[in-house]
Amino acid sequence: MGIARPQKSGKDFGARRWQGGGVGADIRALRKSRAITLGELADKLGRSVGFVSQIERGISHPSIDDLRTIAKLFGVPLSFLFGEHQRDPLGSRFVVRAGARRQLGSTEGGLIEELLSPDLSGSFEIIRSEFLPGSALAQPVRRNTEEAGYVVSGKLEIEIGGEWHVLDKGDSFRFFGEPYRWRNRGKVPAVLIWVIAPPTY
Amino acid sequence: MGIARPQKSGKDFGARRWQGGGVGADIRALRKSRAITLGELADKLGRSVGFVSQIERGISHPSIDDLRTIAKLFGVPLSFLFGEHQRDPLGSRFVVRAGARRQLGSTEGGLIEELLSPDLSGSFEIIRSEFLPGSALAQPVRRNTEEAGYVVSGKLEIEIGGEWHVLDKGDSFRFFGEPYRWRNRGKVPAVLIWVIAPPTY
DNA sequence: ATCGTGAAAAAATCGTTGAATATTTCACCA
DNA sequence: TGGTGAAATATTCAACGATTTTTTCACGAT
Repeated sequence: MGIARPQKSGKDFGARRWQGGGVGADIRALRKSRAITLGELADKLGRSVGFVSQIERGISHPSIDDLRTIAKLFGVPLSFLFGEHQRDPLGSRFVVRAGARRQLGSTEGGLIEELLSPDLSGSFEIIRSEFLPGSALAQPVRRNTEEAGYVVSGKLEIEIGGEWHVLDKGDSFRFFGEPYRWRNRGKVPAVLIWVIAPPTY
Repeated sequence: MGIARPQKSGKDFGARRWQGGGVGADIRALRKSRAITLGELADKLGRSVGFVSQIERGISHPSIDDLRTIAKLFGVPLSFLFGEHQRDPLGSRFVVRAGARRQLGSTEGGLIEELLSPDLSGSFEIIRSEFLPGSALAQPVRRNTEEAGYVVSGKLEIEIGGEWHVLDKGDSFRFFGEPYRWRNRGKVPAVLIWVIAPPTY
């Protein structure tokens, strides 16, 4: 065996490197993260499987309407599918500048989520979450994932597996598939770095 | 299929929950991360396989000398294998307080690494790295891992796959198995949250 | 032309099965 | 008690066929 445990099939690494900055790769990542097939996606889009395959590989190009449907389907802002990508002409495929992050969910609920990696590929998801003052996640949610977080600034209360904790700057956590919820009762936003594996988006 | 993609065998989740706060689990995690077997570890220790198995499960207890050997073998400070664990009597198994992190590597080289998760288990490693002013990693290193980082404070220069970048507060990066190195030419320490999958420790 | 389809070809995934390895259990020794 | 060694158990891994998924591409419609 080589170094450390292999990722999956071993050739995953190279396979990640995509052509240019197509939306295709993003769509594929989103689709994979929900574990749905080309066929299913094609159905929802009312398009053929072959065509969707081509879209994901950047050979064919989806209509704006298709993009809209896709964005809605996966719950990401339409802007996410758009150029945010390589907009920085000097941009490297490795780094994401503080001002150039792609937003993930919707802003409502007082939670702002931004992607810290250049794209959606990879075995985990690293996100910058900003919890606005007064915001809260009312009902606990449970995902079948491993999640970890680090408080960059502010203060956040979080309930994990039934235990409430008040996290201050510098505190961190990690849990496996426990139900959790949070609230920010402070006066300032709480900023967390949140890591989720495998990715959910 | 349940929610999202399963981790690996599916029962990984529960299997993580260990008894008390034994060093055993840590030793096992360290050993697994290097992909060596009980037999190999037993050899280095001059102990039997059965015994080492028992140590890892908290049934038998290693001597101080054994611990020393193990720590050296895995390149972690001896303190790591000691109590740092559940020292906080109120401590949850989910959260790690800013002041109660376990140190990882050695401090030399101007790099301070601290574990942000409660233990070494899981499919990724989340670390707080502090790069002291003037410190640098002279030679690029390459690991067969997926790595991502976020600059919490300070400024860090990092070379990834041959490209140098100056990262400021809020900048982030992600790469797959590229060779990298770094240097902090600033006057203040650079603090990064660094995520590595799979874990290397 | 360009956009998109449909179906054949290719590839990746999944469920077994069996051999080889790794780990746990436990009776017993120092 | 601390530890061994070997039998019992569990896990890993490769090989294989059967599906399922994805890609390719010739062709029809606009």
